[in-house]
Amino acid sequence: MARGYDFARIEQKWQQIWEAQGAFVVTEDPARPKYYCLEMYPYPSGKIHMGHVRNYSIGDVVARYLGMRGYNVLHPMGWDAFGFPAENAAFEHGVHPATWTADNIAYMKAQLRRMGFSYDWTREVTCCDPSYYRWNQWFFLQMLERGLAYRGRAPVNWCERCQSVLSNEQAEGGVCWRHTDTPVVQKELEQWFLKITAYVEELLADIDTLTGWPERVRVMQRNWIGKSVGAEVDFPLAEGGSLRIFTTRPDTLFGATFMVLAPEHPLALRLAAGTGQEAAVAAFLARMRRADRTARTDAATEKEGVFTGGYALNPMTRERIPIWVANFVLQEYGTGAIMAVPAHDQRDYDFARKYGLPIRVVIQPPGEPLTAERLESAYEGEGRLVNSGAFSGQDSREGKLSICQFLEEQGIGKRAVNYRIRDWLISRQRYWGTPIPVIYCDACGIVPVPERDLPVILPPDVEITLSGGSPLARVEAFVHTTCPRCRRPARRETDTMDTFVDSSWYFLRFASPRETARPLDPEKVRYWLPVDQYIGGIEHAVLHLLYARFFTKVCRDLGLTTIAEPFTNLLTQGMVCKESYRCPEHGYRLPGEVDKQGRCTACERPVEIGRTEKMSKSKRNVVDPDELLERYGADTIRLFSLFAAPPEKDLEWSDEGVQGSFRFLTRVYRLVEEHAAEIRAARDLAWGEEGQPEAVRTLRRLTHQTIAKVTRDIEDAFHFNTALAALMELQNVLQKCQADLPAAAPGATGLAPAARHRLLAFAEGVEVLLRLLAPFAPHLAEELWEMLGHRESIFRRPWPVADAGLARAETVEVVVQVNGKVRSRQHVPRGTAEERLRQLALSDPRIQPWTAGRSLRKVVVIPDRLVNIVVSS
RNA sequence: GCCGGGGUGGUGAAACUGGUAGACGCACGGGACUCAAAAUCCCGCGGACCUCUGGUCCAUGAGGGUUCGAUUCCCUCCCCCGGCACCA
Repeated sequence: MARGYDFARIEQKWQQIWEAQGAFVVTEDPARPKYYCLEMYPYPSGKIHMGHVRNYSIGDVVARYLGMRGYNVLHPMGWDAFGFPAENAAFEHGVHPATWTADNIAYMKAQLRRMGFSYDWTREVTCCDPSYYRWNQWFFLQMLERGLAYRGRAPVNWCERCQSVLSNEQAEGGVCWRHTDTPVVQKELEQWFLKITAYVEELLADIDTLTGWPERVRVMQRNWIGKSVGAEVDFPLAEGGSLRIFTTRPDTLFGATFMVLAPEHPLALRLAAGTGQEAAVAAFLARMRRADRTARTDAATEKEGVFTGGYALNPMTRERIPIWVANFVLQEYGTGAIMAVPAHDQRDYDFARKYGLPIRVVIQPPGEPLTAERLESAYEGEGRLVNSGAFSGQDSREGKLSICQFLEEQGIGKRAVNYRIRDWLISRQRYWGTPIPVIYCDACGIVPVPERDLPVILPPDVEITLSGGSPLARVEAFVHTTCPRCRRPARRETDTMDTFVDSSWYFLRFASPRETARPLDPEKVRYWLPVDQYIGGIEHAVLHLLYARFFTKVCRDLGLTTIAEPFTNLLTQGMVCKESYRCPEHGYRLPGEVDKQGRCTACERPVEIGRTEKMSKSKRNVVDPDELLERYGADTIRLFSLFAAPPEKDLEWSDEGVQGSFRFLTRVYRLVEEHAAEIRAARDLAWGEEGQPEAVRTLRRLTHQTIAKVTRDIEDAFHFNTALAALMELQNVLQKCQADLPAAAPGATGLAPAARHRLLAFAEGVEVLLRLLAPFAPHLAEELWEMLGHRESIFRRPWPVADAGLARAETVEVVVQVNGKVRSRQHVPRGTAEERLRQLALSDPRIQPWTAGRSLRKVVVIPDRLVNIVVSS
């Protein structure tokens, strides 16, 4: 194709030029403001998917736009290259995880290049490379030294499919995050933990400073940390000793009429001894042990329990209160025991009603007094303390404080805080990860690998079985080593680290990716960090983002950096969705397997069209970027993924919509190609002193309004969809204007002023269109820019600035309303005085019928906008 | 249950600090070009109604309220999506 929009040739050409020029390679430049634009790096699963395309297209517009605005833009890319799928591939296809990963990276990198993303590839980071993961080991050793990494025995979440431990985050909802059909089971193991709880208060408090983050992400992090403020109180046991509980409502202490233990609580069976309840309790505990844990702790599960036979004393009333054991109390939260206040806690209320336990009202809300008999549900709000001895009459908020103070004075309790978040369990019984740099010596115990011996290299020769624990444990040459302290034979740790360790600091590594003496160069990090704009999926709202915040704070405390938070602004882009087709006989069908009447091509039954959901292989509703690249080119795909929806919303994929984007780019191409000669010639012309015709002023107004609109849309909230709509409008108008251009390609002279002005305005409009389009469709913009005779890249040209004078409308349409309904419109000069507008409106013949015979009550005038005439009805 | 975000044409979506609801795109209908098709270009496109070069009424989940004027602000309710949830 000699003429026309040959996207394949154009895109390849400019990708090569950018590469050869090192167009996106950056270094620190104190003279320019910096901007760090980062998209979440991908797991090299094999091919990029539309989610990546959308994520990286958004990031690329941001990076290219800010580059044109004069910022020194860091826009790096890397690979989250450790992880389970590589082992799975090794098991299924016999290919080594390293080979599989490297092949995938090579393929996906080629895809990213073909999309034309403006990455500084000299900074590429690959997590499975020893030059990267050695620093994971280094960080681990630093944390070990400071007590932030520790070995503990703990009940762990275990996935039978993975044959590995999962973090709490990865076991959300009681199923494996990777195998959502596989229930997580509990096991007790010795594991390595990172002490994220040491930073919990700061992680919580600093959420308030993250004003550039979406509210929902901040809420999710707060919920995840789950801070509760209250008190720990020791209840004396009737038989001697005491039982400690945690409560957030110390103000209701006088209302505690019984206590409840978790089934795992060490006292549960002991209290029952010799009370006659022993057999009942033992049976109950056995049943709880057998029950599926996630089902047992589900809020929907019926509360049930059994009396232990033991009693405690309410420390305030000295009353004897029974101690029960029940399914709804969790051993791992608080102290594993609660005081039950049925009048003011719904769970306790339900339990008390079921087992006939006493209820005592101790908080009185304003209005009708509550009584235990009439209570139909727990009153959980604030109020005035009653039946509370010396504390009666206090407001419950005040009561909390004064009762805590009393408990502390008496030495029977203290203020306490509890968190839902647990320390981060990082041990994984897997091969393809960072070896934990620790040695076990019979004489010296746990010995850290000395820093000079890093990295502990992952041995290449290993048998991947996907079961039977850590693969490294079967690699004799790896396991057997000598103790760094006593030089006697010792064994290496054979677990590897959770891959979330890799992603917890990769954004710091990009500032100095080839640093060999340290994980990062503090000077370079000081220049580039924090990340100004981070872009990625909402699925990382808790896991990755919380760990990254934690690592950032640890780095600061290690003296490596000065920042408290890594990501100033966060954009969580929506999912890419598409409808699916399901045949009752053949399951999910590809679009090609459904005929025009909506029937399955295999059995002719009608298919059910599923609601649009996230693209997934199982739903068979994925769209392959490679195919689209082949058919339409990168610019079209980028454009559609930016135009179809604002970035934070889900995007519904539409093949017809993609064609629409392609049509637009084709029209832009033709518009420029057909008039390139005239536009080049216009460069030698000047506007001159003559007045410009109305049509010229109108076009220029739109051109400059479009600059303002596109700039505002990008700056305000990355509203690329409306920015592109404005560019389409400008294109539509320019296309109409081409008919009015001077006939033949003109020489620099000899054009009448009006013709000259039309040409100049057209040239101005086209060049602005290209420059505004450049961040979205970079290849096309570069090509057409060059066609217009420019020698330098369009990205070297600063972002256009709107001329406010030209953008301002000369006349405005003023709406005339009667009682709020539009009855007429008038075109008047901008800035027409209020009084004049009022007169024009009242004398408008079109409004006469609406006002005739009615009395004028009021006239509201909004200059340059509307006049509302209010008449009696 | 609590928290966050939503509900606008056939459809994806627009609407600045309350001021012309539906920009832009898709689909669809009609036309031009063509032997024909594709591509391209032009026109139309929320609904109902009327005395139809124009005009009226209705319409932003439902119902109230504030206002000269409400998609926008307030109250009540319904529905959808996401997160958290026997966390004491």
